[in-house]
Amino acid sequence: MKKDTSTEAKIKEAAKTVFLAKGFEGCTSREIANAAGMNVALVNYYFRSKSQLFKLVFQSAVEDIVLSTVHIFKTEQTLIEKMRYFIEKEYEFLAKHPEIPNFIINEMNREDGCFIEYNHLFQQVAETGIFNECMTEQAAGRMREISLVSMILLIMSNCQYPTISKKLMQSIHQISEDEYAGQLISHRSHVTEMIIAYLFPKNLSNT
Amino acid sequence: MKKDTSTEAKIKEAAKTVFLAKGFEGCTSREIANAAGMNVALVNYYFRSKSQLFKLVFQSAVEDIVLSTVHIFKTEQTLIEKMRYFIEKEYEFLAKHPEIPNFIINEMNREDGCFIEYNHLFQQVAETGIFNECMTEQAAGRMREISLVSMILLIMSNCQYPTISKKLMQSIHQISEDEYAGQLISHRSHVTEMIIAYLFPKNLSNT
DNA sequence: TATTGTTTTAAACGCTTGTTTAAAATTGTT
DNA sequence: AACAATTTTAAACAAGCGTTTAAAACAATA
Repeated sequence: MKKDTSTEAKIKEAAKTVFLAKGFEGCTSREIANAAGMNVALVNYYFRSKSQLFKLVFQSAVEDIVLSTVHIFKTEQTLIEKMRYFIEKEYEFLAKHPEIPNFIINEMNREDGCFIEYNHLFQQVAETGIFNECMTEQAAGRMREISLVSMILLIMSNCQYPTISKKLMQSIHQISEDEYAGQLISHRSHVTEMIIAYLFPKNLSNT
Repeated sequence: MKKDTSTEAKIKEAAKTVFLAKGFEGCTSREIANAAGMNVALVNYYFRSKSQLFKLVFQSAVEDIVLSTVHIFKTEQTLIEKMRYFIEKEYEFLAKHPEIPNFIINEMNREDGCFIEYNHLFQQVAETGIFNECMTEQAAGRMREISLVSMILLIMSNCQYPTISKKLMQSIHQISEDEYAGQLISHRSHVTEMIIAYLFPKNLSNT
């Protein structure tokens, strides 16, 4: 696995950094070129336009966060173990890439925003059988009756919102970045136990 | 209560609509002026600059959402009832003003973003005694031991994220705006029961 | 009505934006 | 070494940005 140091790759990498940090409207082509140490014209030489480059970055950001979850659900574990593991890994992922959720949500809300094809990505998650497994457990009375939308919302809300609202929370509680990171560690346990306890009410093995 | 139809008020109102929908960087002074049916120059005539006008709008958006919660906590109810009531009212508020949370979070994350004074607002919430009440209940063993940060995060995550991620969720699940609104209704019950059950584990009166 | 002060307008300001151009530099090939 | 193709550059383009200006329209007062 050699690192691609070509001009094209450098620009794309710089674009990812800048777009994730500032959004499509929040940055300029020249800013991206500078971040890559390149001339402005090269951005369009390799990617035709700012929008074109953005689409590539957006798509790969979505894939990053979706595909990071796929292999988790493929493990041989009980459903509860998978859920615990997923939340843990999601928090780890978001610690490394905190800008991604906000970035995706923002650009989707934008007028003329980025509407890409999610079907195949969502399909890949579905193909792990995680959703079917939930249906089975629900039918067997071992899991609470809940829609797929609600279940996904419960998990994503409690994983992503704490990262998305970092600046706001720091401001409200007057705490530093490190202090908030510390809070997130204990918050993760609360989230995990709360969700597991709610989704599997009769299960007694909750720690 | 007479409605202010002055030019100044019209511009401010239009600015609120446009800023909330598109953000500071996502719109232009001319766009705001047009939305108000006014000349561009009037924006700066009354508000000195686009940034100045934005600060007013941002401040009032924050106040809208914070102050909408204050009176809820002033009611004479048990802590659990207050929490249920708060979540209910928060969902109602967000149904009316779905852009506000995303708007605030976004602008706070922006470079040179809007850093306003939250102390007095957070203070107003604190003065309802809700936080002290939680401390008391925790000390008495009637409520789970949890930090203030985590408690607020739990509630805000589960109230705000479903609204913030509307477009994303619609895209993932391929559902219409109305269908998603319907999902939110049942989701609110899940959220309420889950949070109450988690925060007050020994309480038996959960429906 | 004449003279204020205020409000609104069209036009322009300098600057930055995304994008294009045409020449220069570099690389690859024979 | 000579030519061709590719890559990079500096400069320019028109369009749009926030903001300012100076004159016009309006309102109020005397």
